[in-house]
Amino acid sequence: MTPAELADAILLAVRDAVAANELPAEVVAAPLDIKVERPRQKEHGDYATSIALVISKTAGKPPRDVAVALQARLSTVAGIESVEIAGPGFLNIRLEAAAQGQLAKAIVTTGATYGTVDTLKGRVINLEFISANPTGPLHLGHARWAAVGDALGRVLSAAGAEVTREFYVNDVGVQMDRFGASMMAIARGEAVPEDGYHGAYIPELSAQIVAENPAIMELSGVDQLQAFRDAGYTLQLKQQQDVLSQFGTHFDVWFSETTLHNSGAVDAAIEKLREQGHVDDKDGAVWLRTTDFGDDKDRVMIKADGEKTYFAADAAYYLDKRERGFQQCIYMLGADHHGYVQRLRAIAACAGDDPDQSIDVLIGQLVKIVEDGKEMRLSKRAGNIITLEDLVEWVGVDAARYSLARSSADTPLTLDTKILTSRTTTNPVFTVQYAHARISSVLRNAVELKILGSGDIAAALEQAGEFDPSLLTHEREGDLLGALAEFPRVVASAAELSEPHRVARYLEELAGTYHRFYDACRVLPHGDEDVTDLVRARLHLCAATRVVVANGLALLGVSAPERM
RNA sequence: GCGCUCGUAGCUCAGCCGGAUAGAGCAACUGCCUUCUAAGCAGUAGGCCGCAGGUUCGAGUCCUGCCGAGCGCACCA
Repeated sequence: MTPAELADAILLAVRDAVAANELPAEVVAAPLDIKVERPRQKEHGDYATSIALVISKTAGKPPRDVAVALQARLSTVAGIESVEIAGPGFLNIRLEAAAQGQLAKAIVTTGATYGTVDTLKGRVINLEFISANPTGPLHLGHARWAAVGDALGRVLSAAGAEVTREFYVNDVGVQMDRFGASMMAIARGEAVPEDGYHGAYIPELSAQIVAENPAIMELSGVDQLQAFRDAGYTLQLKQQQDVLSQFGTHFDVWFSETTLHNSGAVDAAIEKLREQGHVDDKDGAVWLRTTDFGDDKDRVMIKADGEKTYFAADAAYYLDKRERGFQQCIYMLGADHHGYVQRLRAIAACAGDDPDQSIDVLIGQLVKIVEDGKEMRLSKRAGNIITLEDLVEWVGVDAARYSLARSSADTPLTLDTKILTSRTTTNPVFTVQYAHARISSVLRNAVELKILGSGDIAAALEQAGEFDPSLLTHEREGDLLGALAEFPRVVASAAELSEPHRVARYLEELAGTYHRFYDACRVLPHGDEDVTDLVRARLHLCAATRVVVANGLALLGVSAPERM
């Protein structure tokens, strides 16, 4: 019996009590959200619900009276061993071992799709993240989004959503010109302009451009600048794509801002918004009246000099996403861009959408990196940035992705290079991966002992003999089964709240629960002992745990090693 | 000055959109390897959940104010 099934049973009990006039009809007038929790305290049972407390007001009865009515009905449900009333009116529920143990086999059979849910089924989502300027390497802040955004994409998909991952390439504007001018200056042996880019990658790009196209030095003035800018853009974008690919972060769409301008989409967007009645002409400029929708000032779309602003492109970009059929647009922005939130919402509102439905902005707080107690600031224009590549080089893809994705994006995160470079137990990813490797080892040994056949684990277990779920009665086995049952709920809440770090935290807990089980419950027979039903039951439990650990790590884009 | 985000163990962070005695990892200390991976397990210690009010059966969680940290407040990109 899973938590979801238990919640259904509780709902039935409530309805039944209403039908028997023990509770008033108002209780079920509105849809009831039955919360089933796993209590911290063992004495509080396998599961607990506070439903009696929640509905006592509408029921017009003290919580404990409500609880009594539900207790009597739940006690008779198949698979439920006991129901106790505790405290102010909690219902503490204990399941029969077999009802819980059955899950082990179900998970093994389900395999890679265990943990997928349909809570977001049919929702069409655009997930935009990183969206860096193609004027330099990706830095630590981008790395956070690469890890978190990619994990979120996987989690949303697992929840049934139709997700398009998108990278908005900011390839318009003076930053691009400064980028080009910087490379050009190097090539000509001149000093890089004050407002240019001073990173070590600039001379490298410059040299590569000249090597591939020596004729570029024959150009002059604006032509040369444009040639450097365009060539550098191509190389740098490619570099970002390669790095992200190596990082395991995949994008469905690389959307160039330039295309918005060239296709006339920006002009069309301004006209469209004008039709909606939110555009003003003032002081020779064209404004979007975002203050109609909570922004603190109106925003310029076309400057008095005729130039279109970045904001105008943003508006066009949103309208483009909308036309492509996305119901929800998720933006992941750095903390230094949080001022955009109201603006983005105002664009949606001006276009006639409900921002609460169509816009979801996630703010990523700063990633700091500490080295010898000294904080290193990240600045894109300064030369001493820490890049995504640096991070990967130090700790590897798995540790980098995991340590960035295991924390909520909206809390500032400090990574310690000492810890990250030590490659020891201090990194939680090892605990989780170790659990996977450990289980794999047990299953390998089972194959060697001829308890299991080689090949597909589900088939091997099937052939090994009967599975008796009622044998998994040890406290640690119950803990493990309970943890395994949580996985779909974790995925659902991670997707709903756009918080993939929940998956990581869950995995750490699951790994700990497995290690405790492993310590207390010997799986394989010693020496020439018989292969008992208990051995088979525990092998199911091990295999099920491995499935969940592997599925969870996959959601984070982290590998699940068979050996460590 | 206005706004956004954040303040939880020595450190890094969780806390399941109001539930029971606030958790994990690391660091410290004590035990456990002739048996499935000791990258593990068991235990000890560590807390005014920034401060003060409010809302209610019940607050780390919601509201208000204050303090502190970070970041924003362009006809920049």
